[in-house]
Formats: sequence, structure tokens, C-alpha cells
Amino acid sequence: MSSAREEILQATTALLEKQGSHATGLNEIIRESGAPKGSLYYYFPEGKDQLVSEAVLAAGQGVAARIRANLADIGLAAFILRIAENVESSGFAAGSPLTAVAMETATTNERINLACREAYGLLVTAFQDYLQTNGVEPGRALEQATFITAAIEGGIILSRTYHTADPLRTVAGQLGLLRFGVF
Amino acid sequence: MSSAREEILQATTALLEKQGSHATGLNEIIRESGAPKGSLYYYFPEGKDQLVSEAVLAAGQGVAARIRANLADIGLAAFILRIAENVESSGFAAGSPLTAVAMETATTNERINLACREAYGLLVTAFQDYLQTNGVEPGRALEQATFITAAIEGGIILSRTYHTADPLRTVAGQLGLLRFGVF
DNA sequence: GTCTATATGCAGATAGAC
DNA sequence: GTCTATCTGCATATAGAC
Repeated sequence: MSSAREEILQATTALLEKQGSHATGLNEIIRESGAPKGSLYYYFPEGKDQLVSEAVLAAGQGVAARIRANLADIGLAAFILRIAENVESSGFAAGSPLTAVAMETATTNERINLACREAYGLLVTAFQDYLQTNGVEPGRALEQATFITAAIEGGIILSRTYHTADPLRTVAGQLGLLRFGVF
Repeated sequence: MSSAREEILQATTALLEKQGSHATGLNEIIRESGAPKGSLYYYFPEGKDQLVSEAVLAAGQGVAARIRANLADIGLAAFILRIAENVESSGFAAGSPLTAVAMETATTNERINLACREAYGLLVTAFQDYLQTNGVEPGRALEQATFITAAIEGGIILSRTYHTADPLRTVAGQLGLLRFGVF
């Protein structure tokens, strides 16, 4: 696997997370990634749309993998508290690599919008599988997974805006009270 | 009151809602607003940051006013369903004038970030007041209001991304089950 | 695979006429 | 209050050398 390609994707994800798509320039991506400047259009010949779409999808896969790796072990509330810690320790520059891009492009860039759908789908399905494993029937699990995803996304927005992990902790507490999958 | 100034603010809000701050150009704002081109820097001498900050704050005031005007009458679930209809009827171009801007600027533009905090504060307080009126004690009301705000924001993100009001309807249903302020 | 140079366009902002 | 002209800078993208 090309390491330059991976470095470009990772730098792109971090910048999308921090400031969205339109504010992120290709020069900035190259600078942050440390990858060779000439390699950007070599690895991503279709330009920025391709790069952003792939970064969004890779980010969704990464988050879904973390859900699957940790949620069953520690439970939902603790999982969200872990997100809160990550948001905080990033100086509120990270948290949800999808939100800003999804909102910017929902009706203005079809290719990236489709990537966002696919990425969010991975998250929702990961939560849904967890709930079904805990005995929730599929339809109900999808609704609850959608709700959980929405609440976490919203908590990230508020925490990043206010530069405090409190809103995410509140979301963890309130969702924790619901004991999804238990009753 | 100057009508050109108001038209510029309203056009700005709509564009911020649709595509965020960085993707929105001053020329685009003038074109959409129908306001005289020469008046932008006359009414907003500090430039784009001032314009966006004022638009964000005005949007927050507008949303808070709608919460106060309708929530007590129709209840939380119906209120969210009304949001879902608005998002749908805008062709998923509208819904939350704050989210995209808040995420783009959380750590990259202090002035706009402060405007976002103020605006979100207005929403949370409006929900909190509603809950307290229904007998929830203040601390608990703040937590529930934060949770409600987060869940709605997240629902808007998912609905706009998927071009369907379903996620917001799910949020309405799930939050409705909780009967905040009732027990 | 990676480089530099460059094409083209639009961004935000300012000056000064009217 | 509103206009046009213009400054400066950066954006994405491409061409072509190495």
C-alpha cells in the first residue's frame, strides 16, 4: 500500500473534521500530510471531490470499526464518554469527521453527499447490530440506532462549539438512562 | 429599519444553512438577496465575519422565538415533526442555520464561534424554560434541554444527508416516548 | 512518482466617484 | 447609500519536465 496515499487521506480527514470541506485547501492537505506535493493528483486524479469522498468513507469505516470493537465491551454511556474525552483532548478540533462535510454538501455536491450517506450508514448499522445482539428486534433497533447516532452527533456539535465536553457527557447520561437493548 | 440590511441578513442565513460559511461568497449573498451591491460593506463594515456572526445570532433568535411560540401549544414530538416538514419542503437545503457554521468555525474563527455559542444558548434556554414550566427542576431541565437540542440537530443532519424526513421523524418518536416534563 | 510552472477563476476587501 | 474598478491572494486544476 502506498503510504503517501494513506497520509494524504488521513490529513484530509483531520482537516475535514476541524473545518469542513470548503475551508480545506489542497495545499493545506499536502502541507499537513507531509506527502510529496506532486503525488496528490497522481493518487486522486479526479481531484478534490474524489479525495474528500474517499476520506469521508474511510472515516466512516474507521468510526464503525471503533463502535464494533468497543461498544459491546463497555456499554453505550461509557462509549460516548470516550468520545467526549477524544473531543476534549483534541482541543475541540476533532469529533465527527462527517458532520460539517455532510451539511455543506447535502444539496450541493452529489458525489460527496453519497459518500456521506454511505459513511453514516456504516455507523447506524454498527449501532443497530449492537442493539440486535442485545435482543432488540430489527425495526426498533434501526430506530434506536438512528436516534443514538443523532444524539451523539448533536452532542459533538455542542461540545465543539462550547469548548467543553459537558454536552457530550449529558448525552451520555441521558442516553444511558434509556438502557437501549435492556428493556 | 433598513430593508437592504435585512435582506442581506436573510439571504446570508439561507446560504449558511444550505452550504455553510466558507462556501458562501459575498457576491452570492448579494445576488440572492437582491440588495444593492454597494451596500454590503456599508451595512457590514467589518466584512464577512461581522455579517456571518450577525446572521448566526439572528437565526438563533428566530429559532428560539419559534420554540417559545409553538412548543407549549403542540408538544415536543409535534414540534419536531414540524421541523421535519420544513426540512423536507426546502428540498433538504434548509434545517439548522447553525450546524455547518458551528462545525466549520469551532476552533478556527473566534468571533463566529462566540456568535454560535450565543445562538445555541438561546435554543437551549428556550427548551429549558419550557421544561421548567412543566415542572422539571432547573438542573435537570438544562440537561434535558441540551439533550433535546443535540438530538434534533443530529436528526437534521441525517435527514438532510439522506434527503428524507425519516430520521427526524424517528427523533420525534423517540424523544416523544420520553415525555420530558411529564415524569 | 514526483516536480515546477502556470492557467484560470473567484475570494474578500478597499478606494474613490457619484 | 450605492456604484464600479481594482488590489491581492489563494483556490483547483493541468502541462510537461525529470
